[in-house]
This record gives sequence, C-alpha cells and structure tokens, in this order.
Amino acid sequence: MSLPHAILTALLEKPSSGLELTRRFDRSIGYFWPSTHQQIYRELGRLEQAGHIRALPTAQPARGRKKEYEVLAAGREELAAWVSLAEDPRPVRDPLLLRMRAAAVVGAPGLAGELRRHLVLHQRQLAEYLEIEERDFPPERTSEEDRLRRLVLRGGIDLETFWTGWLTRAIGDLDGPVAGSGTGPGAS
Amino acid sequence: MSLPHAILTALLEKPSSGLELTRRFDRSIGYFWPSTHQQIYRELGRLEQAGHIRALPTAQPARGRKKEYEVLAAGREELAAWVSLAEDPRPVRDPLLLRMRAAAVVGAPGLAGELRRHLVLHQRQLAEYLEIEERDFPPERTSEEDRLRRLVLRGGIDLETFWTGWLTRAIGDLDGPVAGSGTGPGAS
DNA sequence: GGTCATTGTGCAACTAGTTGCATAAAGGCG
DNA sequence: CGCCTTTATGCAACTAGTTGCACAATGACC
Repeated sequence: MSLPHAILTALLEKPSSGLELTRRFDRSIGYFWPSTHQQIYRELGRLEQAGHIRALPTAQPARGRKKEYEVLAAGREELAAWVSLAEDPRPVRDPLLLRMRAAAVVGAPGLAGELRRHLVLHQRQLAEYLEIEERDFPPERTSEEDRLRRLVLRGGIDLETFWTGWLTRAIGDLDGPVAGSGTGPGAS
Repeated sequence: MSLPHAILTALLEKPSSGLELTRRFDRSIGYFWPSTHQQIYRELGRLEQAGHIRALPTAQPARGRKKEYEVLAAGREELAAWVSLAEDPRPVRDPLLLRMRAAAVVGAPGLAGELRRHLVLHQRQLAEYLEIEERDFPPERTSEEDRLRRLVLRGGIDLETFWTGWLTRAIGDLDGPVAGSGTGPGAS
C-alpha cells in the first residue's frame, strides 16, 4: 500500500494535477516507486474519497479540465502514521538472476550479451543519478530534509553501483575463464 | 511471466511434487523469486495444461495424494527460449526509500530505529548467503553450471552488502551530525 | 475404532500493477 | 468553421501476487 503515500508525499512537496504528478514521478519519486498516469488518477480518486486530499476549487470539475489537488490534515496524518510504521523489506524478485539460474540448466548462448546490455542500462542510470546529485546537492547547506533526500538518492547511486560492479564481474567470469570460444553456443 | 519458468527450472533440477517445490523454493530459487504453495499449485496446473510438464503416473490422482511432476521436451524448449529473450531490469520499487522521502516532508521520529532494524535483517541474510557459498561452492571444481549458480549467489551477496553498507552510512548520517534536536530521539 | 496432528493439494476472493483505449477541452491553422 | 495535435482525465479488462480457508489422505496415539 505505498502508492497513495507516494502521492501524498509528492502533493505535500507541491500541490499538483494528475498529469503534473505523473511527470514529476517520472524523474523523482518514480525512481523508486514508478507509476503510470492511470494508476495515479485512480489513486487520486480514492484519496479524495477518503478525505485525505481535495481538489482545489479553482476550476469546475469536467473531463479534460485540469484539476489540482492539495493534501488535507487527515492526509498528512495518514502519511506520518505510515512513515512511523515498521515494514520489512520486500523480498527480492529479479528475473535476470532467475534466467541465469535457468541458464545453468538449459544452457545460455546469448547470456553474456544480455548481461552487457544490462550493464549499459545500469551505467546510464548511475550517470543520471550522479548528475542529479551534483546538480541538486552541492556539498554545503544540509537541512534536515536535504539530508534525507540525499540519502535516498545515495541509495539509488549505491544500488546502481552494485549492479554495474556485479555485472562487470559476471561478464568477466563468463567469457574470461573459458579457454575455448567464449560465450558462443559452439563450445563443448 | 517468470514464475512458470522458475518452476520449470526447479523441476529440471529435480522432479518434485508441489509441496517439495514449495520447500525448495524457500531456500534456493525463492531467494530471488519467492512464491507460496498456492501460487505454485496453480502454476503447476497451468503448465500441465499447456503440455510443458506432466504428472508422473506413479500414483492415481486424488486430492491429498502426492503428485510428482517432470518437465517435458516442450517445457524445456519453452524455458530455453525464455532464457534467451532480452528483458529489461524491473524498475526498483522500494518502500523504505519511499518512507525516507516522506519523512523528509512530515518528519520521522522513529526512522533511525527502523533503519537499524533493516540493517540487522540484511546482515542476517548476508550471513546466510555467505554460509551457503562456503558450504556449496568450495574454491575448486568449477563446472559451467556451478559457475553460473555461484554468480547468482554472488548477486545475492553483493546486493545484501550494498544494503548493509548503505544502511550503516545512513544511520551514521542520521544520528551523527545532528547538532540540535531535529528528528533525533534526543540523545546524542 | 475414533480423534488428532501432519502432509499434501487446491479453490476463491482480494489487491496492486499493467495495457489498451475512450473522452473532453484548448489552441493552432487553413 | 472544420480539422488536427496536444494536454488532460479517466474507465475497463487483464495479469500477477497475496491471504484465507477448505478438503483429503496418512499415520500415531489412546
């Protein structure tokens, strides 16, 4: 049950319409809780129903008409309560690791290539995070909020660092020690 | 669509009944693709329907009666095809990072404690992985399959290492540099 | 022989996320 | 005006995972 709280957080940072939220998700909260506009609109409806947010009365409601939302006191309390809850980390669920395991059983001609492809993707994401860090978090001025937000970003950076490191090692391990051809299906 | 393939992999490693599969999932494939027995039985039904596996004819089928499955040629092909597919990494979706972000907005009295709790969990998981590595992967004898399986395990190890590292740093950063009161529990 | 715990299989309802598409207003352009 | 693109909101159907519970066989104990 995290999406509504992600939305509350985003709306507290700045009241927005559904589409604005969607755009902001794409480059901020969405890095660690992605969501589509369909999901967001649905959730906005529920949050309004529950009395956690309300539409700003600037424009009459109509389909295709922009509608801005702001968080109500009840919503803020709900969010605060959720933050203070204990919640275990979600179990890992990673298809790439699964495919490698399957490859151990049925063989894997193109696996090294796939690993390289993933490596590039993770390197790209890492570069994006580092850019954000440099832009948004200069060394000085550390308010309490900044420190938390920076830690979150650091989480992203460290995570991508882990992936690039592991993938690099895995690739080396796969086509390195093989005396013969390489990853090719020909061997054996 | 990974669960059926996880099951195919497990069944290729060793033909099993639903409950056996469930137990093996708990300590092997389930580390990176967890699943409950309900899900597994349902999927076994589908895989049999699709002609990818079949029940061994040792016992007549009856509810409450053990039923073993083995993978058919079609199932093996399906798995091989899936392994060779390109598939992007799933987007990260992490409630802890989300809660930290929310904490930046609504405050976070107990957050450092929650981080410590997570740290312990990750340390425990890491220790478990390291134990498996020591037990199942002694330095020598590296067949192709062993190398792949070991890489997967390494993935788990490196991932937990990332978490313990990041959490340790985050905890230090949260209750370390706090000069005044801030979100801290007061002490320091 | 009856009851009880254990092993084993499975259905049903629910929740969260995804995919595809419909609808409406607004503004530009010929 | 009529058409087209962009912005914006939203419904509906589907997929995957979770939760709760039911039911069947087996063996142990009294």
